[in-house]
Amino acid sequence: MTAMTTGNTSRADANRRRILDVALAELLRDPDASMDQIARAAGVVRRTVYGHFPSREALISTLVDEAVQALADADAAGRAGVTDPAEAVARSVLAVWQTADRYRLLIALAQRTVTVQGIRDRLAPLREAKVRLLQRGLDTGVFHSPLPAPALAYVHEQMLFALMEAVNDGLLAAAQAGRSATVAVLTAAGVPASRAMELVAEVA
Amino acid sequence: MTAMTTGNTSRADANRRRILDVALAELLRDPDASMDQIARAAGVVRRTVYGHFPSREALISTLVDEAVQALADADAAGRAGVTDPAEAVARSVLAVWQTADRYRLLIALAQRTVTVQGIRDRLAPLREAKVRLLQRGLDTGVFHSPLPAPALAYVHEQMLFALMEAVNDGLLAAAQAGRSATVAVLTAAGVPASRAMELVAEVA
DNA sequence: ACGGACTTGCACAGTAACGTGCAATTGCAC
DNA sequence: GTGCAATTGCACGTTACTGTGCAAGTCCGT
Repeated sequence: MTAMTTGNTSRADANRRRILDVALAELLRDPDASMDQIARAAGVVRRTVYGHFPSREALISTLVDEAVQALADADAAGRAGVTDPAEAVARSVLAVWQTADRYRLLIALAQRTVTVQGIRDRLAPLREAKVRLLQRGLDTGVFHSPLPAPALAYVHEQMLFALMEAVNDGLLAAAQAGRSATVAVLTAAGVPASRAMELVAEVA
Repeated sequence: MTAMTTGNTSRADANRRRILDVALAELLRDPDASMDQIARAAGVVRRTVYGHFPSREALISTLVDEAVQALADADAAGRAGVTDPAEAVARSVLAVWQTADRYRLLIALAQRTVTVQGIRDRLAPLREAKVRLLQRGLDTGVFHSPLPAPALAYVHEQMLFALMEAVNDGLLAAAQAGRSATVAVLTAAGVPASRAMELVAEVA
C-alpha cells in the first residue's frame, strides 16, 4: 500500500488501466460483479483494486465517465460540419456504433449500481444535442413522427440497445449491423426507407 | 405458520393477492427491493410472505408468469381474426400498451433477479408469434426494413419500453401515448407515416 | 544489488439480506 | 363464542460483500 498516490509509475498505471478494462468486461456480463470478481479477472488481488480506487462506486464512476466521453467524442467527430439532419443522424449512429461496448455498459448500469438519474445527468448534454438535431429535422420536414423530439431521442437510444442485443444473439450479422441500425433509426424517424438506404450508402 | 397449504381460506388468498400486487409496485420502483420492503409495503410481516412463497425467487417467478400471461392475453385478444399484418401490429400494440405496468416489470427484472435468459424463455412464444407476423408483413411488402424479422421484433419491444419511459418522464402525453406509440412502431417497420396514422385512426 | 514504489495475503469489523423455527396471538367462519 | 388457520414477533444461523490495517513480499529503475 502506502503511496500509489503519485500515479506516475508505469507499472501502477498499467494495472489501473487493466483493472478498468477488465471491470468493463465483467460489469457487462454481470452488472453486480463484486470487487473480488473484478480483481481476480484482472489478475490482481482485491486489496490492490482498493489501492487504485477508494470504493466500488469510484471505480464505476470512472468507467461511466470514460464511456460518456467516448460516446460524445464519437458523436461529435462523426457529424462535424454536417448540416442535413438526416445525414447527421446517419453519421452519428454509424460513429456511435463503434463504441458499442461502452454504450452497453451505460444501459446495464442504468438500472443498478448507479442511479438512473445519475446516468441521465451525465448523458444530458449528449441527449440535448440529439434532441435539437431531431427537432430541426422535424421542423424542416426531413423527419416525420407523431412523437415529440425528446421522446424520439429516447426511442433512438433504445433502438441502438435492441440492435446490439440482436447482434449478440446472432439475429443480425455483425458486419452489416451498423448500416442496418442506421437505416432502422432513420426509418423510425420517418425517413422513407429508400432515402435512408441512399444516405447510408453514400455516407458509409 | 403450520399449514397455509390448504390455500382455500379467503383471508390467506386475499393476503397472497395483495402481496403480489404490492410486490409488483415495489419491484417496479426498485428491482432490488428486499422481502422486508415488500412485506412492509403490503402491511404484513416478512415471515408471512415466506408463508405464501417459499423464496424470493418463487415470488418473482409468479409475478413474471402473471405478467407474461397478461401480455399474451392482451396480444391475442387485440388482434384476433385480423389478417392484415399492419393492422394486426397496430391492434397488438394498442392492446399491449394497456398492460404497461406489467410489461415494465419484465424489463426491470430482465437485467436483475431473473436471468435474461429466463425472461427470454418465457417470452419466447409471444415473440415467435410476433416474428411470424413481421415476417409476413415483410414478405407481402407491407413492411420495409433492412432488418430481419427477429431483429425487428427486438426493436419493437425496446421501443415500447422507451416510450413508457418517455411517458413517465413527462415527455409524452399519457392520453395520446398509446396511439403515438403505435404509429411509431409501424413507422419503424417501414410503413409510411400517412398510412400508419390512417390505420391507427380507424382501429382506435 | 538496493531502495522505494507497488503488490500480496490475511485478518477484521460492519452491514445487509435470506431462509427457518417456534411460541404466542389474532381474527374469520361456522 | 369458539376453534383452527393464518399471522405475528423474535431469535437464530448462514452467506456474501464492502472497506481497512498491516506486515511481508515482489518487481523495476538506477
